[in-house]
Formats: sequence, structure tokens, C-alpha cells
Amino acid sequence: MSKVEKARSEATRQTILAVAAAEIYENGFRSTGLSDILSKTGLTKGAFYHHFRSKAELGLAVAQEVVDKTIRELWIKPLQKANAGVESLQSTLQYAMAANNAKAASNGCPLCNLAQEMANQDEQICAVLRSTIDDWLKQITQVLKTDQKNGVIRSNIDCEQSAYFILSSLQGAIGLAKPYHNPAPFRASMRGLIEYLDGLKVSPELSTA
Amino acid sequence: MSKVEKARSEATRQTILAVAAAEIYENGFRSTGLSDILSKTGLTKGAFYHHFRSKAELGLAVAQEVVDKTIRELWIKPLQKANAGVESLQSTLQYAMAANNAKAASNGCPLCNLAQEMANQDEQICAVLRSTIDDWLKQITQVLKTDQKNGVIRSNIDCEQSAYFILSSLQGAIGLAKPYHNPAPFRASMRGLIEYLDGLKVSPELSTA
DNA sequence: ATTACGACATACTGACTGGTTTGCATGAAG
DNA sequence: CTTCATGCAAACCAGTCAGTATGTCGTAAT
Repeated sequence: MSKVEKARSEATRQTILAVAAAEIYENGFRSTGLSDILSKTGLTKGAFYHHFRSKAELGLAVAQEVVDKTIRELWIKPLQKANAGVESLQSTLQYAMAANNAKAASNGCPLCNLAQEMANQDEQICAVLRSTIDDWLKQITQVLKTDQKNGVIRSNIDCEQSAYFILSSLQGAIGLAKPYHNPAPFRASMRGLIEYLDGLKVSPELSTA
Repeated sequence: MSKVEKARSEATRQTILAVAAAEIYENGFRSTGLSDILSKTGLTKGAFYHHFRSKAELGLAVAQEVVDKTIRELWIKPLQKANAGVESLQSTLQYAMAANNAKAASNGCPLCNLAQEMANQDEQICAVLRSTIDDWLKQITQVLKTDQKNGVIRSNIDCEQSAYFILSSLQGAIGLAKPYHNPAPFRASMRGLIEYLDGLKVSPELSTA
């Protein structure tokens, strides 16, 4: 098992993971057959079962090695800057609103998709998703508390409860828009969310005229 | 085809619909096999394909004859009383918070579940779900506009945008709680939503001490 | 009584599923 | 140069799926 050998092996594993994640993101876990994944990778069953013991294990790997990491990179990390406050949160949302294309509108959020589909099917995946969500909630709570300490947002706000509400609104905005196949409903919800965040501030300055 | 005969036929159709809806609600459309449904009804394939031409047609029937009607009955109708305002909306949410049991927490919203799973799979079902959501949004918008005309909520609020935001928050609250298998996260989000609605009023009176 | 039809039951089919087994090429180790 | 494990291919397997073909029973009209 030389270094070059091990690297190539890991590369094919990553290929499977990436293609599987994309396919699951688009059609769901159950509707994605191994044959779909394998044909898109050019690999065979032998390769797959060399790297994964079952389809369920693949799902778990996708959850913790793709979905979890993506969420952390795109949504949680931007809130981890020192003294990040509501403004950071808002700009993250603004960015998502702008970047949201038609495909993403119809596919939704990979995290929420998996949560939705696997809630009653695979407890291990649920556990992974919970930990991602928990950290996401913690980070939003932290952001709110920072602003609260700095006197940016009102002192009577329950930051943890607000974090739940904010994340719910975001997820709901994505989920509700799915059957519309276009980002318009998503954007409307997001504008509402951004205005809600404005309303948390001590001297609310409306960000939208 | 006597009346009594026709009635019994319709009864078995309804049986299939009800069981299918329950099973789909719990495990999703794709994961629900015809055999699951039929064994729970005591019927056979012959009965099923006498009433439905395909599994897809069953899904469509569930969407428009069960899910749509349920949503309208439980969520839209309570907002159709004359002069129904934000208070009506809040009491509906309060009721949902109280009634939400552990099973519902893990199963989510039947409408959102279907939307999530079928968004990229069945356009007909999507169309049905869109019309349900559209009417739901219209009703919430109406409720807000009524209160706005009566001076209950602020005049600078974009009622339609707020309706999107409110419905997104509700759906997100349900969806986000699914992997937790308990209603606590759902309730936290809902409290946030109810407080948001308080914030729409001209003289905000906090409903939670 | 006969015919006809609606409402199902039974048995079956072909396609597809996840999973297994076996074989083979390659490159490192002795 | 041989040995041997690794990384993967190809063929295969058993089970499940939606869907079909056919049969049967009861009711109702003639």
C-alpha cells in the first residue's frame, strides 16, 4: 500500500462520495440507485463495495463528509469571525439570496432534504444531522448574544429561541419554494427574514426602503 | 351498479386512500410499497388497480384528496372567519404547539413532506401542492391586510412578503424538528414566530411575559 | 333463468434493487 | 523473480417492486 496507491484509492472513494451526494441531493436517497451512481462515475459494484459496506453506510458518509462539511463551510464558518453580529448573518443571507439559482430552488437544502427523508428511516444519519444543526444553532445564538452584549440588538430577546426561529425560517424558505421550481418564493421569505433581523435591533433601521 | 354497490366501492377506495396517506406520511412515497398499503387494508392488488391506474395516480389522489383537504380544514379555514386577524393566526399556532405530539414531531407536515420528495419527481403533484400553498399564502395575506386596515398592525408592512415569511417559518419549524424526534425545537421556533407576529402590531404587547 | 357487469382475489411477470463472489491487474516487499 | 495484498471489474444472486392477466363471486337488469 504505497502512498501513490493509497492516494488513488482515496480518490475513487471521494469520487463515489461526490457523485452520490449530488445524486442524492437531486433525487433523494431512496430514489438514488447504486447503478445511477456507478454509471456516472464509470466505476462498478466491485469498487463501491470495496469502499463501502452498504448503501446505508454510503448515506452516512455523505451526511458527515459532504453535507455536514458543506453546511459548516458555507453557513457556520462565516459567522465565526470575531464579533460577528446580526449584520454578518444578514449579509450571509443576502449572499444566499443572490446566489440562489433555479436548480438550487428545486433541490432545496441538502441538510433538510436528508433530515426530511431519513427522520424515520436511519437514526445514525439523524444523529449526524442533529449535531450539524446544533452547532449551527449555537453559532447563531452566539452571534445574537454578541450583538446583545454590544447593545446592537434589544436586551429582552431570547437569543436561543430566536436562533431556532431564524434557522427554521431559512429552512422553511428553501423548502416551501421547492415545488415552485423558481427562487421567487424563496426570495420573498428571505426578505421577510432579513427585515425580522432588522427588527431585533435597538433602533431599527429598515434595510429595505 | 346500484347505490349500495357504488357506496361500498367508494368506501374501499377511501380505505386505500386513507391507509396510503398515513403510510406515505410516515415513510414517504417512494419508501411505501403497494404491498405495505394492501396488507394494512386487507385488500389485494386487484382491488388497488381497479381503483387506481398506477402508484403515481395514487400519489396524486392522496395529494389532492387527503393532504390538500387536511391543510385547508386545519389551517386555512380557521383564518376565513370574518375579520380574522393576527390574533386568529396566533391562536391557530398556539393550538398546533399544544396539539403537537411526538409522532407528528417525527413525521413533519404531510404537505411539506410530499413537496420535498416529489419536487423533482412528479410535476402533477407539485401543481396540486402549489395551489394549496398559494391559497394558504393568500389567506394569511388577507388576515394581515384586514388587521392593517383596522390599524392593528403597522401600515408599512408588506403583507404578502410577511405571509411568505410566516408560512416559511412554520414549515421550517416543523421540518427542522424532524430529526430530533421530539417537539421541543418545534415549540421554540413557534414561540419565536408568535413573538414575531406580536412585533407586527402597532403597539407591541409581548404575549410571553 | 340467463346474461352482463362491476368489484374484487389470485397468481404471475419482468424489471430493477442492494449485495456477493470471483477473477484479474498492478505495484510493493522479500 | 516470486509472492502477495490491494483496488477494482464482471458476472451473478436473491429479493422486492410496480404492474398484468385471468378468474370468481355477487348483484342487477332482461
